[in-house]
Amino acid sequence: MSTIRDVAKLAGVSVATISRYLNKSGYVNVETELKIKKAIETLNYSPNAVARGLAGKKTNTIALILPDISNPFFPELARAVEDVASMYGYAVILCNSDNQGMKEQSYIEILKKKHIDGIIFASNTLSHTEVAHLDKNGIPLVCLDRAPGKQSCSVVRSQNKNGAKLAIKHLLGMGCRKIAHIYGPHELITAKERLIGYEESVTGFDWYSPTLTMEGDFSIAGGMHAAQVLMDRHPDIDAIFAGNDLMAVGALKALIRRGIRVPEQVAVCGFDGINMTEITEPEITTVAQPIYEMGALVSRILIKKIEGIMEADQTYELDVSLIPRKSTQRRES
Amino acid sequence: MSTIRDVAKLAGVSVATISRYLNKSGYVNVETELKIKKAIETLNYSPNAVARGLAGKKTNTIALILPDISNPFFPELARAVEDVASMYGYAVILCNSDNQGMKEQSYIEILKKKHIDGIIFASNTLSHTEVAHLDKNGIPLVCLDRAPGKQSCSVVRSQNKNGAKLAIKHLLGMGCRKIAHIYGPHELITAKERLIGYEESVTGFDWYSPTLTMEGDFSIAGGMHAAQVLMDRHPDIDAIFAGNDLMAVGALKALIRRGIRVPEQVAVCGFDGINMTEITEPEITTVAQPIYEMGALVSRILIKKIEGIMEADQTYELDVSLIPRKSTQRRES
DNA sequence: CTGAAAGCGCTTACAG
DNA sequence: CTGAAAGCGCTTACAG
Repeated sequence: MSTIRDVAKLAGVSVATISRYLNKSGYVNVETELKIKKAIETLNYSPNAVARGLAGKKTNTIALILPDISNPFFPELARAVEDVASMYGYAVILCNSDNQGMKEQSYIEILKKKHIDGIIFASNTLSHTEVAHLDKNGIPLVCLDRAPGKQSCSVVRSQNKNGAKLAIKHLLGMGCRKIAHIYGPHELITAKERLIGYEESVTGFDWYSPTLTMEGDFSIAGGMHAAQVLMDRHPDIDAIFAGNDLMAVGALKALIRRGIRVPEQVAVCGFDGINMTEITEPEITTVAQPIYEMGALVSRILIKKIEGIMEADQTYELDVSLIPRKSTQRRES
Repeated sequence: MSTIRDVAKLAGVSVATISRYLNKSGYVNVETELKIKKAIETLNYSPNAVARGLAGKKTNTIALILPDISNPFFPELARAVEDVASMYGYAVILCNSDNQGMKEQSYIEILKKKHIDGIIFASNTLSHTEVAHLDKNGIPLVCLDRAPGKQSCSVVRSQNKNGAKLAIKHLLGMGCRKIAHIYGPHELITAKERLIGYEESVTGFDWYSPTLTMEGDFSIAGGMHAAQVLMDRHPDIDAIFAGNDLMAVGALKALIRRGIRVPEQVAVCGFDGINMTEITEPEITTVAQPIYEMGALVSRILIKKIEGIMEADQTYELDVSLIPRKSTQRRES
């Protein structure tokens, strides 16, 4: 492996000039440039990014901390993050936190040692002290789905409450008159907002009762169980709005197993827009978040922040959209 | 941020001693050790991994190059890779190649510059010249699903041919008497091996005809289309063995849409063991590869290679196992 | 058991 | 437009 020194020698200039040429910082004479180019080529020189990182305090690496890449919501997000990162010349380190504070802490420690340029945080348990800590260390941070709070970091999220309202409106439009809701864990702000959207849409109807809601844990099994309980409780439910797609899949499964026809007897609607909703039969209507766009945006924001092209921290709330599919299609309309 | 120099000063020893203490290389007096510990604590010192990387030629970072993290096969694999990597103190950089040679090349160039310690390659188009190139550069490499060839790298794969035979045996056991096969792209060795396993199992039966096979492209849409063609061609098919789970899902979808009952009229069996096979209704029988184990193993092998605890390169062929589910359950048995 | 010194391969003021 | 030199924060022989 040749070094910048070798190139300098061969080209007959100083290493400083090579460095300037490489980084396009400062002027380089056209002729020298040619000599440098040739030298680089003949030596097959490629700059050492580690040395560069040490000297220049920039590693061109960012980290993506998420709960679990196996959760179907995250692969698409990760893909988007990596796509734009790589477009801008950044590598991305993947970290699975399992939403455990300990793991997050430990990743953050390691990432700090590695002097990565920034962090994208899609986990749920980032504490304010951690944010402050990163901030103190000058590590740019962008969060996904965090409360807007007054944390010193930009946040990308989507319209959870409105999304839930969209879902209910759609179900009502399909003729549903007793709509249950399976909500996610209370710790998750997204789950809570969706629940609120549901409640605000349905209180007022005489059929509404709080017993039409039931907690799931954002998993398929949780959705199945909740659907069973709900159907036992209110056999005349004609729609289930699940707080995320995994639970919607679970609910659908539970209904089919009971021999309940979807959507004729009970309509099912999810939230998130993961691909899984297209593989069931019937396919599941869902309130889709623009997952890829969210990942691309968060990545872009982080890089801007890193490169200092950043305005103040901001919260970006993206639109969601209802994707009508078979699982709620009860009339021609 | 304090440096090793600060620690040395405060502890009243040389930086070399601090370094020895940090790396547990060479002896350090117990009393000095105590002083060092205290100094580190009061300064809240944390070694700079970049400097360490430059001086020590080890970055404690590996890369995982795969086609697309959005493909449901890979998240679980990536999770496993990251789990064991982090257990051993390595960070993992995620790279999506889309199976494009260009992208792979470009990732490899970047990774070389970054002086990562090793690469896990789960993409399909790694050329021999590339392998040789990495080898020349002394970058350890472990591959997934590559032909055993005489490449200078270890390979982790699973029993594709036998897996296919398992599937056919299972279907025959379930009373199926006209089993079709949807195979994956010919470039993929895994797809070819599964096809061969099918062919070896069925030639000999009087019902067999080459027209019972059809290409899909390892996607859901490919599976749907192939299933439609096959059913048109041979309306009396009573089982479809798909070369991967995505195509099995597609086949199931196509059958359900035609009003064909699964498994009563046509049984469906997939290959891979991705979670998706459990979310359909009926759930899909599949020949499961031990995906998590494969990821964990490949990661462990790479790390051993990096740390020089490695025997010669080797090919590890893992067992697959048939997971019988509703989609093939045609008799009590 | 410990220290002085060179070196890893770059970048970045500072002069010129 | 270019070079000499210091510095980034470590590790690693080499002496002692």
